[in-house]
Amino acid sequence: MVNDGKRSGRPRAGEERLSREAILTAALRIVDDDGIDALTMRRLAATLKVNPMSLYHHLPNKAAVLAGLAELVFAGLELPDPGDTVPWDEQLKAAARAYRDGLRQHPNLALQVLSDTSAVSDVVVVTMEPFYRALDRAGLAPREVFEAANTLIDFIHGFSLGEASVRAETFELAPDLLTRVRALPADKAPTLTRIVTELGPDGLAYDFDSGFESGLSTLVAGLRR
Amino acid sequence: MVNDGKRSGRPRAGEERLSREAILTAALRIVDDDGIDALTMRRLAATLKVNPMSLYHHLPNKAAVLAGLAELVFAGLELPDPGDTVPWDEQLKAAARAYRDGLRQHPNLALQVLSDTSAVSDVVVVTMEPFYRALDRAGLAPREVFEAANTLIDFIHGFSLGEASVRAETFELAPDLLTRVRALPADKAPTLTRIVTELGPDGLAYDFDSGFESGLSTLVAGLRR
DNA sequence: TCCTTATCCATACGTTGTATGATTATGTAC
DNA sequence: GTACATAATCATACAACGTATGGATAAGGA
Repeated sequence: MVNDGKRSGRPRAGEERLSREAILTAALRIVDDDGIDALTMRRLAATLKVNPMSLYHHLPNKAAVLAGLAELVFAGLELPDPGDTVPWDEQLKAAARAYRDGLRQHPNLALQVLSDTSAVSDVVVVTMEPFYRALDRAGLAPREVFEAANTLIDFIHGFSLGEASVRAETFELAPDLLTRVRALPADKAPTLTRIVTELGPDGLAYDFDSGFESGLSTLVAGLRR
Repeated sequence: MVNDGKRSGRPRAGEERLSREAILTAALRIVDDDGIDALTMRRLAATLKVNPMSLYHHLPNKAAVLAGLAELVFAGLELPDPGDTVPWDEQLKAAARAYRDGLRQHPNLALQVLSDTSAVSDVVVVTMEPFYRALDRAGLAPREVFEAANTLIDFIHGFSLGEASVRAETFELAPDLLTRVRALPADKAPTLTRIVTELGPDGLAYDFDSGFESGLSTLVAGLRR
């Protein structure tokens, strides 16, 4: 109704304030800075100095914003292929490390990214190429390549999920686990109790990097059979 | 103010309509039936024929309801331990299968369960005992047992996440992937393109069960080194 | 008996996603 | 140029959500 100084209506050519990319970029910053719950259409509009309803001309709804963010993360992945000069297992590990690193850049988005199946877009498909190449060089049959790639990616997803979740919480997993195990009735989980106790607080101080390497080595060893 | 026929105030002894368990059970049913987004405090109260605010006497907020659901799922896990009469690798696989099966019972909750780190409760710890026992029997050092268990669990989590996500969507992954790959510029992902094409629609018809077994075998083979 | 506490209900508030429709500019067709 | 469909913005409004506050009633220990 009232137009109190602000220009309303369609902006002049070249003066558009919004675009799908601009919106998604702003959304990504909000999520990175303040978490996924902080992302509301109103706040998003506010940071873009725009009316909330304007967003809906570029994205159909909030779900599309989230899906767009997942897409953005995948698009930002850089999976440098060391090429065929290194052994296939090193090539495979390099791809896996790069994939994990990419997911780790936006921990607040991990959940969204990993559960958004519509993120099975071209970007994702291309992302998987280095895995396929390395596994192919390993001499696996097509079917084996397919399954091995899936297994590897599932592991990375599960690992990243844990990494993102724990990181979001207080960083107290190890001592917490130890305390909890000690409080258990002795016979509920004897082996676990013994092993955790033997490891002690220091041994339990879980280092994500070495945990990832360990899992990776196990998988590659299994593929090498 | 007005009490139109309904009894208000504290119910007589033994006539309480609510309890933490009753609420969580009702919540689980809603989530199983209609998905996690269908779970609102108001709907939950309605199915229990209770005022929404009554729930807050038994659970502090909605987050606690969700955490309680995660707990419920873990508590419902049955990890039958075949015992030490079978080889350690069969024992390990049995535990893994049972864990996956448990997570699969409530696919709409998978995301919540897997990302809820506060679900690291006694229940979860006890859940892991069979993994530890089998790995211990394999002759691994404590540190190795710890890392191997984590790796295995990460794989199961990633796998379950994928399984739950895809199942929630239309079940069109394989043809979709094929279509998408075919539409790619030929040189974007040559190996992937070749392998997917060789496999064809039938080869790609991904069977979750065999995919899981394949990953499991690879991991166990890797541990056996 | 009195008092605290537990369990319920009613009302209300702020926030959210978004439906509807107005306003203004763009780009195309005549 | 004059229409007209389309696109980009803003203003208003609504239903649904989580939950704060407070009142009613009964339970259970002092």
